[in-house]
Formats: sequence, structure tokens, C-alpha cells
Amino acid sequence: MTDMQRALSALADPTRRLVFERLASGPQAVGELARGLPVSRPAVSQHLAVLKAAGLVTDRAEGARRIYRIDPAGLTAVRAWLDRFWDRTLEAFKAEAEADGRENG
Amino acid sequence: MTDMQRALSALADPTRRLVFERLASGPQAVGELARGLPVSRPAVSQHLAVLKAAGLVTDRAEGARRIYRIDPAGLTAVRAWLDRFWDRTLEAFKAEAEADGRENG
DNA sequence: ACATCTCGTAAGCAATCGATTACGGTAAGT
DNA sequence: ACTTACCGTAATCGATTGCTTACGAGATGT
Repeated sequence: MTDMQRALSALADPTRRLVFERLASGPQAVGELARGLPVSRPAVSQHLAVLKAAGLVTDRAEGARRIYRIDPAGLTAVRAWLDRFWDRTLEAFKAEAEADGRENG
Repeated sequence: MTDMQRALSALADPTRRLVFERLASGPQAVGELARGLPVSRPAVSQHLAVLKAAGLVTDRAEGARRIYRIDPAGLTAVRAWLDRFWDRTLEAFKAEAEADGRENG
């Protein structure tokens, strides 16, 4: 499975995106995150593992706690994918408009 | 369910993204799409319904055929969401860097 | 009118997913 | 040393998902 595939399906789940958005405002530990969310701590732990495998977050140990933060590189990769997609779409629209012009004009 | 939720989970599926990418190079009918894909035509039809519900494609009848094309608005919405997210992340990183600066002297 | 091509939808099934509880292992405090 | 706090992982379960086949409806051509 490609990294882009992992990233997109990681962002598809609502609670996982909730976890991710919490991290957008700064690094946080697992229990800390779990307290503000409507699911159990193990659930949050599993979501974080998925986000990590997707390259969207990184983690580091700090005593007994484990701090997670967003990995900007992962976010950049998704943006780049979307941008390439956007360019291709615009090209197709432009080509189509020109074809219509020749057809009707 | 919000539109953004629908869009992200729509893009999460690999074959659905394959359908979507084919449409990026121009409008196409259902059967046309299905012939180039590793799944049955009904499967493609279902994927298109999901993409349509997510606001990522539009369709119009052309005789017996049904032409699907990408909806730029849907794509823009996803990009906007990602961009807002990106901004928040950078802000947090900046704030964190400043805090570290004060802490370490 | 009839046959053919187009497509959406229903039914059914195997697989994946997100959640919970239960457990074990490491770090910190007394 | 013992207790407490923090966390990941295994086991399990219900719900969702993506696919196929079967069917029916509308448009096209003879």
C-alpha cells in the first residue's frame, strides 16, 4: 500500500481526524488527547498508530508519557497530490472548452 | 455527515480514486470507465454515486449514456480544508519554537 | 414491435474497520 | 519495594464497506 493511500484513508475517519486536528494546535500526549475525545484511550492509541504509519504524525517518549505531533512532511505530500490532481483537472477543462469552441464556433 | 467528511472518505478508497483520476483527464460515461478498470460496471456506478454525493463529480444524461465529470468546486473545498489545516499547524510550530527559545535562553 | 445498448439499484456475501475490555510492561513517586 | 500513572497490544464484537450477480427501466436502431 502506498503512503498516499495510507494518508487518505487515515484522514477519512472522523474521530481520527478529530485526533489529528487536536494535534494541529500543538504536541500532546495520548491520555491528554483521550480525555478530550468521545472514545477510550486505547482507541486513541490505535488511531495514532494509523496516523503514524501514514507519515502524518511522529512520536517521542518523554518519561512515561508519549508525545505525538503532526509531521509537516506528510501533510505536504497530501497537498502536493491534490495540487497535481487540480492541475490535471484544469488542463482537461481547458482542452474541453477549446473543443467545444471549435465545435460550435 | 458533513460534505468534507463525505469527500475525504470518498477519496480514501483506491478503486474509487482510480475512477476519479480517470475523470481528471476528461468527462466519461460509466461503461467507458468500467472497461478500463478491474471491477464490474455496477461497481463503478456505485463509486460514482458516492463521488457525486460527496460533491466531487457531476453527471448529465446524453441519450442512453450518462456522462460524469469532475466538479471543481468539490476539489476546491478539500484543498481549502487542507490549507486551513496547514496554517494552523504552522502557527502551532511557530508558537512552540518561541516557547523553546524562551525556555533554553 | 423487437432487439440491443445504456445504466441504476436490490440482494447477498466476505472482508475490513472502529470500538471496547483485559492485560502486561515501563517510568515516576513515596 | 510498592503503588500509581502512562501507554501499547491482543482478543473480540457489531457495523460498515466494496464487490458480484440478477434484475428492471429508459434510449437507440432496425
